[in-house]
Amino acid sequence: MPRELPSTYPHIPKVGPPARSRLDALLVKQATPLRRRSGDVLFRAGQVPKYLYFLECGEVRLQRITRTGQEVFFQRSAGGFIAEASLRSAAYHCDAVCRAPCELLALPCTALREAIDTDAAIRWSWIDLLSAQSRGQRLRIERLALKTISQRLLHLIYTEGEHGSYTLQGSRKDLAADLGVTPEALYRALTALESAGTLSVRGRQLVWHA
Amino acid sequence: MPRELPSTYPHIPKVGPPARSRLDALLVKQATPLRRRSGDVLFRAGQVPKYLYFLECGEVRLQRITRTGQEVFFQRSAGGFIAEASLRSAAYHCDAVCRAPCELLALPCTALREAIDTDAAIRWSWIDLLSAQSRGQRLRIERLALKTISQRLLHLIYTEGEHGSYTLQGSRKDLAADLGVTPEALYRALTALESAGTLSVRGRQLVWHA
DNA sequence: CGTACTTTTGAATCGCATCAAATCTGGTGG
DNA sequence: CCACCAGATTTGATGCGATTCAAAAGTACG
Repeated sequence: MPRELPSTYPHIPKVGPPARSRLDALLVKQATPLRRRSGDVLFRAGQVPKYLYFLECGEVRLQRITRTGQEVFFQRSAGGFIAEASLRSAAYHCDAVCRAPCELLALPCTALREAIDTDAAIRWSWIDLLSAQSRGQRLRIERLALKTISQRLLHLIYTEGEHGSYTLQGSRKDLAADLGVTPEALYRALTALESAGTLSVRGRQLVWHA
Repeated sequence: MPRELPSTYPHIPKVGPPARSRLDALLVKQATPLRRRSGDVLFRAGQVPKYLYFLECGEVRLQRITRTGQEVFFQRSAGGFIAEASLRSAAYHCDAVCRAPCELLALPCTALREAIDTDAAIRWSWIDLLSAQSRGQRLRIERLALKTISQRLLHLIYTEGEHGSYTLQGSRKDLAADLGVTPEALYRALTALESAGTLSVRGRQLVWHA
């Protein structure tokens, strides 16, 4: 049982995804639709970014290869822009691989760069997007710094869930990778929390009994 | 001993801090210099951001308070902008506390917002800044997902260091918090790596013998 | 109806947290 | 200059939680 509950600021409103109507319009006008199968590679580390990808449905994983050749899970995307930080980079910093059949939009980097310079709404959409991503990453860092799986789980439900309820996006194995633990440990932590009455698992819903 | 060395992409050039000459000029013109003593609070979570702070020297910590009232280390800044992601937020998401005598510049959010709309160079400086921060946070996430302290240390040296050599910014206790481990465990890992010949510690330099 | 993958459980082991105490360090005031 | 203090560093002992390896049971999908 965690002795220290996840950190929280109840008085801070949750930040939703930034409005992006103009950005959406740009996507419709300038981007080309793509379909990719599971296993296809969107881009590899080291390549020069030519397109920004927007994931409409499916799943894409950002990953890197360790020195010993092992794939290391990096981040999972189930929708939205991928590798936003690469708009002006000289090279991608990770591989992007589809893990499910995907529908994507490929927007030329040049198109977005121009739009950012000429369209104030798109400009601020982009800045808000980057800011939101940064805040999300910070929460993830905070979560990974917690010592026990239980703490990380409750932190996840509290920061990413709605009304104390978090809906799993992928498999539990994926969740384990997200939390930086092994699947076995996660399963055990879930049953332990459930039998302690702290949590209940209903299909893909994790509900926290505060 | 770590069996799996930190992930690396030798062919990807390291990304330096973005050029920000116009942004610097804006700071000089529109920002007011501040001095703060150790322990002073720059802002608290929940407050509406009015100023962006640029840390010239000293040390500022971003932290949150857990439910049980404990302070939890969040991020440490030894220079540069603080809470970049709050430019258009409705509220700060953490506290900022000085941990050393600080010299800062306070730039009104409105000034930067206007500059981003009218000055293309500043606009792109800001986007590059956010992107660089996002990349840095991603590396930190990758690091915290490693299982052992040794792996995290070598990952740190590899990704943040120069030529296999990393210079400590603060105390080792701070480094331990950065790596998400206890100081005791870090000390032991350092001596273990050193006696194994993997690492050598010279003052505030950590040198990795590959 | 396989086949591949996820989920689940078990047992052994390892690494880190924890608590405690001693030593070292830089900076302070006498 | 020295005594002193707060904080950082270091070492020790113990226990817990997660990893690891193994294997069985469940599940989705062609």
